[in-house]
Amino acid sequence: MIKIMFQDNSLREFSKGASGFEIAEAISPSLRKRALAVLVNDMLFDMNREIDVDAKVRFITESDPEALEILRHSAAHLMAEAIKTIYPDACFGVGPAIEEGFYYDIDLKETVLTESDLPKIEKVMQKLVAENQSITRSVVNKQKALAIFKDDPYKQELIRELPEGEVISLYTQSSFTDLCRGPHVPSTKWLKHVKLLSLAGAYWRGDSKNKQLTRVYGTAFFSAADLDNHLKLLEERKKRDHRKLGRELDLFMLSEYGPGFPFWLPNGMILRRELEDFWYKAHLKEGYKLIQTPIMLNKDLWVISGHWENYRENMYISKIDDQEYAIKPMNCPGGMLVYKRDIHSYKDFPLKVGELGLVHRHEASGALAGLFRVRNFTQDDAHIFMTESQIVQEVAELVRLFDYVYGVFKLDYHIELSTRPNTKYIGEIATWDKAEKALADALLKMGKPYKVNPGDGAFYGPKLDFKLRDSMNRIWQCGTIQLDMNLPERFDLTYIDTDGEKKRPVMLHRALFGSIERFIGILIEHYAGAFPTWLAPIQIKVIPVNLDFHKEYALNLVERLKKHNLRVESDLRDEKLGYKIREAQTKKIPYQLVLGDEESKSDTVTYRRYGENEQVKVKTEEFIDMIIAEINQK
RNA sequence: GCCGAAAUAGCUCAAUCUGGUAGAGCAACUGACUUGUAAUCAGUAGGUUGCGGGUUCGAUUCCUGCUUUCGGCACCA
Repeated sequence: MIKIMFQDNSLREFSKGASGFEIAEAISPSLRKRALAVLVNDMLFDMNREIDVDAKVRFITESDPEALEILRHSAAHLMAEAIKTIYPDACFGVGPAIEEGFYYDIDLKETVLTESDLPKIEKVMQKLVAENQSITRSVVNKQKALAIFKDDPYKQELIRELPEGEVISLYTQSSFTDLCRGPHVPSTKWLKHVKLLSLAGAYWRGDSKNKQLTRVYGTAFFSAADLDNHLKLLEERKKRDHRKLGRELDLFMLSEYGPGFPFWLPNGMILRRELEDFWYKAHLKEGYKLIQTPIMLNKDLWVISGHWENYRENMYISKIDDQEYAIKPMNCPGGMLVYKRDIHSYKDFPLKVGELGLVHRHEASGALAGLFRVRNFTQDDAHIFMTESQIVQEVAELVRLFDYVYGVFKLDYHIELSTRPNTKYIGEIATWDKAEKALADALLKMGKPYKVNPGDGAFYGPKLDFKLRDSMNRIWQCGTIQLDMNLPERFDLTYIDTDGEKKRPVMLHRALFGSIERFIGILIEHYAGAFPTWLAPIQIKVIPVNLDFHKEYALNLVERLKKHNLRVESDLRDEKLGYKIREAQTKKIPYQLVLGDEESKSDTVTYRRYGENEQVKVKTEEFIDMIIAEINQK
């Protein structure tokens, strides 16, 4: 017999080898039906897997956080079975559940899969669901596993890498068997609400040297309503796409004459200038000095910085008077030269030098994406020079500043600590270890949670990355704090310490927005184009009810508002009122003022905020005070 | 860069499969009409169908090379 303890700490005995099904049944038949897996001593078990030790158990039902992942993982297997049915030669890589669904990487040999094939696969999947096949786990040794997957080189590779003696579990439904850690739902009837979404190429094991497999993405839910809502959400997200809104709101454009080189239109420029202004003011307040370094510098500088060796393939290079020059892909080397212009004292530290620096990088053509990934962009850069003992304090200060700035935009972010790359890095490993620890300590000090991103550091140092999500729920790195113990060495930077000796400073390299371009892309999607008043390219639209009677009042009001530096436009076109109102709304202008007899007689305005239906009539002075207060508060 | 898809008027789309030189709505322009919160009516103009090559009597349509874009992968702020 085994003792089973439940969530409420009650104990019951079962015969050894009892399955989750049997235990659930003993509690209630409905639980047996609802449970898709069971947590046994913190390990997830399939419902039909035997339990042969005393255990604390918790049944997983669809409302549990683990449930969707199990469902989707099973859906990936179901899809694989369907694909194997249609394409018997298919070999399978990996097929995990992901945040919003699942995928499976498949080698289809000569077959080219296109999106039009997805319904066909879905159909087979639905048939398999209708058959309600049970999904069963079995355990084999390595030798047996290798024999079972003898025709699948990918599974062979995975099996060979498992340590000797490791339990290898297989999952079988009908004639289809897959190598898998599990757990899975008990049977295919659970997988009714599945949808295949897209396909893509993906390198085997994420390595571009390997063969590219076909990755099929899909998602699965417990109910038709949930699936439907998710599909609707995917559609809704597209409406926030910054590329679409950028066109509709006349913010920026791209041209095939310059892929990845964005053009800023008048409305976008206003947004940009407001952001930059906010940035400047915040940094001056924080004690930053501001500089601007050249776009293009001699190759010799890039040799010193290490970029020539480590980053050349991403740099635009040109010749000037028979000398090689490169357009800067990063601002730091120029910043180093500025530092070296003067002698520095420990008393100047931390020395914080900021630059909105335009950099160019030759990004891979396939990487380009709207404003999120471009070939020229303005980094809101800063270099902070200090002693080693100041690192933790300074990073903590930065984390506070980042938190404040993201807070202004109400942006959610998470932090990742990216550590030393496996191959391409400069400097000593011991130095890297020290730097990585300092960054972690600063986060600890600020009580900020983070996750470690091993091997993702820059070639010159570890970094803290601040990651934001776009409207499609994709994650983009924006802010970054990079500890650089290498460049000061290469440029032989020094400062005079308390003892009068020359010493090597430590340098922090940081960007808050990351790049103005990417950050604006994120903001466009975050606000769905309806910017807060302080950022809105046009803040107020003035619409006279009748051109013959109210045009003058409208024009006077516009002049009055302009005197307060408000961005206001009047709509004096020969169009109907409703037409103008509709346009003001589609352009997402924060305040729309309709002016008629009532207003012109009483020096008032009737405003309507974007997104609201309420019309408010107030004294003009009151309106001005209100909107200015709102802008100042951000 | 790699895998897959796409490119038609300023925008959103149709015609392309089955070859016979392109249509609609919105926007623009012209005229008429004008008083309170999401589209007044009528008319006009607008296209080397992304660029090049091929097949054909004839190509927006079929084939092919390139460019750009989109979804991913790899890379990355």
